[in-house]
Amino acid sequence: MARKKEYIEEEVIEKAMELFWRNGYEATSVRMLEKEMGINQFSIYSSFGNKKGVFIKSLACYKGKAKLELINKLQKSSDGINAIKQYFYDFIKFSRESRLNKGCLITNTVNELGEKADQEIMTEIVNFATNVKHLFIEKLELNDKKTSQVIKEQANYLMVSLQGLSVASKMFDQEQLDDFIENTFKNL
Amino acid sequence: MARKKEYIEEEVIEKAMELFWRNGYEATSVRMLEKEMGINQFSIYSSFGNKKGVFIKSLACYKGKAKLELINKLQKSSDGINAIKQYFYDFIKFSRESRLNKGCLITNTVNELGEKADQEIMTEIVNFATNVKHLFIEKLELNDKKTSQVIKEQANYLMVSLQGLSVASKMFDQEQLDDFIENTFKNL
DNA sequence: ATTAAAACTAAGCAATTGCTTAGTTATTGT
DNA sequence: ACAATAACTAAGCAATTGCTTAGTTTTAAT
Repeated sequence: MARKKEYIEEEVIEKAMELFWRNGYEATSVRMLEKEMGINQFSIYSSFGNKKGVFIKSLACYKGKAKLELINKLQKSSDGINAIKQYFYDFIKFSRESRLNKGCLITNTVNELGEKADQEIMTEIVNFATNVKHLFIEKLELNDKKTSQVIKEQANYLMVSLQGLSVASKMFDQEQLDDFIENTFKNL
Repeated sequence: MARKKEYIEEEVIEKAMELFWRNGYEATSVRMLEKEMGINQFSIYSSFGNKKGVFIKSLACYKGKAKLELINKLQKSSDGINAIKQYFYDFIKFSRESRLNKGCLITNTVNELGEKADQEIMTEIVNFATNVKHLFIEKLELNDKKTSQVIKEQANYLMVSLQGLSVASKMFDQEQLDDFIENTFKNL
């Protein structure tokens, strides 16, 4: 005894996610979301509560997309460090839109909101970062010569490096990014 | 035959710079600037034209501060790569406010505005980045075993790494940052 | 067919945005 | 002392922000 939704939440969230990815959280207005998602503000608020709600779902959507296009490949690989290196190269393609890159939505959000980020948002971010780090550790462990201490250090190294790649891809050209990746993996 | 300004432009710009550094460009409103700079909006607009004008001057102020507290030390050093490594550690202190870090204002701005950044702002950013890179090259050249090709590659590597440090310092703890820096300079 | 519930449209809310302007006060050369 | 100029105060501008609400339309169980 009720009307059906004329949109699929997962579908409109993907549009929202793209917008947040391109513009950041604050610079994306509810009017912009309305246009991009193709639904009225009422529907946005009724489905997701508020702007933060849309963003939280967008982060989940981003995770899903990253998993499909990026993380699953790394997870399946048994190529150790080379697989992580390939992940770095894949990330650049993943985040590319036309000539420049949008970076990583998670990194963008950390950089924009920093410590004043909402608790819910911060939880999502830390959760995502932890997953990637554990995956790096898993691949580093394929080299049985490394102690757990070295693996921990290298995982931290790789996590920060990846964030550098995210920001740098917004202003550096492919050659500079290649130089970075090649040097990053020189003696791991 | 005219009244004197009741503020010194360099002084109020430093306050503005701190605010932009903490909050980013968009999230800093003219009302916030008014309060922090301690002058009326009229004075802001009469001295700096518009919000972008305040920001441009803030970027210049940031450069000056970075030069004094960070870059001059590196410039004076003849310790080659170790001097650059020290620069990385110095940067963390430089950008620290209370427990967490504000990152680098230049990196923050690239990450926030990306390709849609105003031309004037972009010029300032590229100019600053170029200076730092040339300084890295200068220090790398102190090791006469390196070819110019290797130096170029390592300079690109260091530039991206530094941006990683800027973002990561906003959410990672000191131990993780130390792991990053130590591993970064293992490759050089 | 009636009715209740949910999803829609679109107008409107107070607050905030970057910026301007009208009017007052202080400083200086004459 | 006076007039000219610039810096001040504070009110106000249209546009935009996140969000709500009043009223209409669609759906489905009775």
